[in-house]
Amino acid sequence: MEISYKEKTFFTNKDLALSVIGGRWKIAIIWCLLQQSPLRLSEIQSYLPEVNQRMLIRQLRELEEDKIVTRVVYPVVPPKVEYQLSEVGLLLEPVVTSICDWGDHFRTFLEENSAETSGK
Amino acid sequence: MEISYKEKTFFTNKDLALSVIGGRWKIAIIWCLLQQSPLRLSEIQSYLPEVNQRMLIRQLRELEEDKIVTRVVYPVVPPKVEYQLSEVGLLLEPVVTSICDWGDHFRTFLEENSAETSGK
DNA sequence: CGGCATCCGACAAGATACTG
DNA sequence: CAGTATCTTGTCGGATGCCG
Repeated sequence: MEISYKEKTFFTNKDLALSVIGGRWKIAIIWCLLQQSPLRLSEIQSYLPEVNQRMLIRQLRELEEDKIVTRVVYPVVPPKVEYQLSEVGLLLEPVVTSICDWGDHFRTFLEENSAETSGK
Repeated sequence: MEISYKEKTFFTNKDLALSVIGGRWKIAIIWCLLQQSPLRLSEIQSYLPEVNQRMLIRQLRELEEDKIVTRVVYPVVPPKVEYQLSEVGLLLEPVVTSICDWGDHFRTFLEENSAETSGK
């Protein structure tokens, strides 16, 4: 069994943060919910077609347990469930933004590199 | 065989970024190299005792391939190898910082929550 | 529609022993 | 010290079927 952060008081901030958002698809999910909110499961799926449903649900559950994401179930037929970021979850916006910004830098870096290589 | 980002031109910035720094221990490694640079393998290990050596080496290799980290080998006995962040790698500082900052927020959030729970 | 359960193959990760 | 080889364990992902 895994030891949750609740038992680990000696975590550094980065360890604590990574234990929560370090999951394979979590940043991507949070990114979606920053783009648009609330979102239904099927909508998240269309944002992230590369993630299979089982994984998506798992990661959503974990985010929900950690109170990053809130899940609202409407008792209707057919079922309707909406996901959105909690208050702490919304505070992740700078994280996602900085990652996207860096992605931009990195893309530029790659292009410069390939230009050098092809221009020899 | 895995398709590298080099063949994928349709990536969004976030996908590109995550494909590079999304590895399980990569943020942690980059964090180390931001604390102190250069670092030897054994030093990184002491920073990150929870990561086993094989994984550490793998992730370092991947970061090296993506030109995030540079690896310098000194031809001496006993062997000496130093790792440090490249220029693009150093640009990841805001990412790591924002993650740590959020970790701080989240810790506060947890403490407030447990205070509520225990104080009922 | 949202979600869980199951089976199954592929591969990532962990522990440990070993080499130059 | 840095890194490899090997074996075991665990996680991921697809497919499929079932339920409210």
